[in-house]
Amino acid sequence: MSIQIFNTLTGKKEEFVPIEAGKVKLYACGPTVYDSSHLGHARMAIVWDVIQRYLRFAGYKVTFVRNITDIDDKIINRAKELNIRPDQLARHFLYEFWQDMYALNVAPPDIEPRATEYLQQMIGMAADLVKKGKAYESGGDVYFDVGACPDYGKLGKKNIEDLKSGARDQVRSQDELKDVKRNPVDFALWKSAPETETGWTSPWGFGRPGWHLECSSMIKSVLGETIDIHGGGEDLVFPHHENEKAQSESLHDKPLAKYWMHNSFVNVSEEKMSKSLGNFKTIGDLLREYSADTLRLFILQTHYRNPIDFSPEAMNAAKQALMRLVRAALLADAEENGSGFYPSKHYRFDQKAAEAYKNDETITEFHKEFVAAMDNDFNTAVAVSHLFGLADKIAASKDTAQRQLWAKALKDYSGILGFTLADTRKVVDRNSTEQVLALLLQLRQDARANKDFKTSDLIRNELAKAGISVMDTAEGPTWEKT
RNA sequence: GGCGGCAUAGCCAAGUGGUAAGGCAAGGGUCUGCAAAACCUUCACCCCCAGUUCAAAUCUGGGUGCCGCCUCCA
Repeated sequence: MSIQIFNTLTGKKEEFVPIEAGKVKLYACGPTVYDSSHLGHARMAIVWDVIQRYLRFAGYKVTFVRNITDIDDKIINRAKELNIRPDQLARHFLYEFWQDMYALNVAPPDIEPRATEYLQQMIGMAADLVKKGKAYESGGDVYFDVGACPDYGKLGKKNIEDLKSGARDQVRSQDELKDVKRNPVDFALWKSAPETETGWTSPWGFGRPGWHLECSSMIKSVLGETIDIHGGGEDLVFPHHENEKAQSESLHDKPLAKYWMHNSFVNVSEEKMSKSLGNFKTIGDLLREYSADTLRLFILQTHYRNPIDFSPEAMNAAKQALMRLVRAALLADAEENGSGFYPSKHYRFDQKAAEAYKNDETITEFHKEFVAAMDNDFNTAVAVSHLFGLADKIAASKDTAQRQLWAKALKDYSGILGFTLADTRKVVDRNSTEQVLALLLQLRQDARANKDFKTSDLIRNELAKAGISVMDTAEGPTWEKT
């Protein structure tokens, strides 16, 4: 059985057949770095992380590209508000994004191009489109001529006539562009800008590229004219991906991507979580309350094409559930327990483990179910349910060697979904540490008051061994790390 | 207004024709100085109506409710 992928373009599940046997070119739209990332971005990142991990597990040589939009109006406007340069703002939030991804155990993409690195390619592409008669220059701007693209609207299932008349809210802003655009739905490949702003020189004067152009250019430069899978959040279907597709395909006369995949959103109180609604929690906020594995379980328990409603109750349910997996995996490998993150470690099994798994009936059965679930359009919800099934078997088994093997399998297969199953139960925060030490110092004071110096010295000496130095000061006892 | 999606136990959530995965919570039990944890166990006929079929949560039609996209957005 091969991998089935739901293709947004056709609206159906299709058998995945890569363009070149054994290889997958995968491109996912990454963030615009103008603000902190929230749970919705975490979902996008985790979903694509799992897809690329699974494709590697399935034996494909994957080239996973995720771009960074580090120049656009949002960045420029925000930078203006903060009175810093746009590139400073972008760098700040890019660093933060990387930190978030690392903390979430999201494996880095193979290639991570940034828009600002591909200006010449974008300009070149816009020029080529003009040359080919698919785009036109108008007052320093360059617009893509949607009328010259018969397929336009296919991906987003839009009808050009509807777009012209239906987009009521859009009409006002279109008024001012009436004289420059031939057709209201034409979109900018290049926008002129005052030379005092961030921009680049082009054949049409000083300005900036249109947003959609960057992905088209980077895909072409990094992966080629046609890729296997192109994805992103479902809000990107239209217009972003529609426009990318129109540009690239008009220029190359071949499909931009064979499969289009889109993940659904995270809602809060049944409303989309988004920066513009301001109802979001940042990834940093969430990671202070929940582990990366908990967040990942919360996300992967729902199929990627269905919306998730965020709630503290659901998060806590995931937290409790995760502990069952963590406990079951404890036997796997003592040295790994509690060692924190080890990002990207589980791309693939080592061959020795894979051989051992093949000889075990339970794991073979589990493997079949797990793979069947993942092959079915990356149904992580079902895959996860099989992890729980294996965890139950581990708990019920009396045979230690068997339990260890199963536990290792549990950890390895969980790794395909990006779980670390690190045991964080004994990771104590600073607040707890201080309370515990305060208690010990109190017990020591009580002992000293009773002239029980044996006990008081025991406490101080043992704490010293643990790297805590106790000092008696005029204000009472205190401690510091040695 | 146009387009698309969803509606499954107290909650979250799989399941696209053969008779309801999984998780949380809750009840019962084992263990236990107390408490907690752990482990075992119990718990649904799938929004409404009509139809197709030997057989439907799953297909068709209608209804109701909710959500998303059409403008920046993962």
